[in-house]
Amino acid sequence: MNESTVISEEFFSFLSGKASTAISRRLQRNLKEVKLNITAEQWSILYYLWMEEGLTQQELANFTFRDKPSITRLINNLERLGLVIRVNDKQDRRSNLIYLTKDGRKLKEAGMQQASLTIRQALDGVDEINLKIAQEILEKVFQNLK
Amino acid sequence: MNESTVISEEFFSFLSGKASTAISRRLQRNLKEVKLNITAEQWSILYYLWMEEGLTQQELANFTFRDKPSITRLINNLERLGLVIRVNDKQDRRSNLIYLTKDGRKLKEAGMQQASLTIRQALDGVDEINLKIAQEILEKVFQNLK
DNA sequence: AATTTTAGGTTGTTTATGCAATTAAGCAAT
DNA sequence: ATTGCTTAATTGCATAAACAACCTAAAATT
Repeated sequence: MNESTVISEEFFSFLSGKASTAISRRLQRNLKEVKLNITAEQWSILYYLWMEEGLTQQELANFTFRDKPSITRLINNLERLGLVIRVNDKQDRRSNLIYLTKDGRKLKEAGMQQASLTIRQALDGVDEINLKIAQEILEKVFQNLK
Repeated sequence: MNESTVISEEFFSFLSGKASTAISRRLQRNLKEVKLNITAEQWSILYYLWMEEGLTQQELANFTFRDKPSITRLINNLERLGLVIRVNDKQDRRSNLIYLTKDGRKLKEAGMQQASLTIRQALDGVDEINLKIAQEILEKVFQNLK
């Protein structure tokens, strides 16, 4: 990119995260449609726990690109909903290991189904090659700024 | 995209808006560096007002992809900061026309400078053609979901 | 062993978001 | 003119974000 970068309309939507907020709104709507009353953010935590339980809050923070306070509060809410529990790590007493409850595990199937529905809706008519390019650009941008 | 879409790690970062949140965090930081104490979201409102004053809140909502309540509150905060004022539209008394104050106008140069700095940092080493592709994909996703 | 540094979490504060419901003004069409 | 529909903005409520300051436990230094 050259020196005199101008802020174009297109770039603005890039900056504003227009697409990703549209995706998470749609995810939220799709979850609601099957009576899953969790937020898209809560979904993103559960997603990692559905793949592997016993993650620490720090690990969840790294996976989801959030800071620690955000995770603390997301876990608070999920715990209040009875979907996860904190278990104090015997090895490292600073850490909490996060486990799903029975109820939390029950949401997996519907939760994943609605997520992949969302993806299909989002990517309808999108060329795979170009999608790959887009993902690489986004990753590059992230690496540039992190 | 085929039927059995799987949620990959890469897609997750796409969904999470990893890149765009990184951009707005960096913008915020860059603004702070030159003592501009406004948020990235406030910047995005000012950006449109720097280009054209007298926009309605609804127009700002459309430009920035936010809902009306969000704009109401952003304008509240900007008004409290003394950067904009609401002027009731004589033609259509339902509307507020948003104008910059002297102070609001003064921020334009530094605000735009820091934004284009942010863009340069974000897009360092990014190929223009691929960037174009990425923007088109994001636009397509947005259109699919809106 | 004592001290410093680092790492995992929490709390406080401010700001922002989404959704639903409400108010008030404009528009349409009888 | 009255009724009904639409549009602009606001308010209430719940959730989430960033950043700074803090606490405690672990790890590293001396």
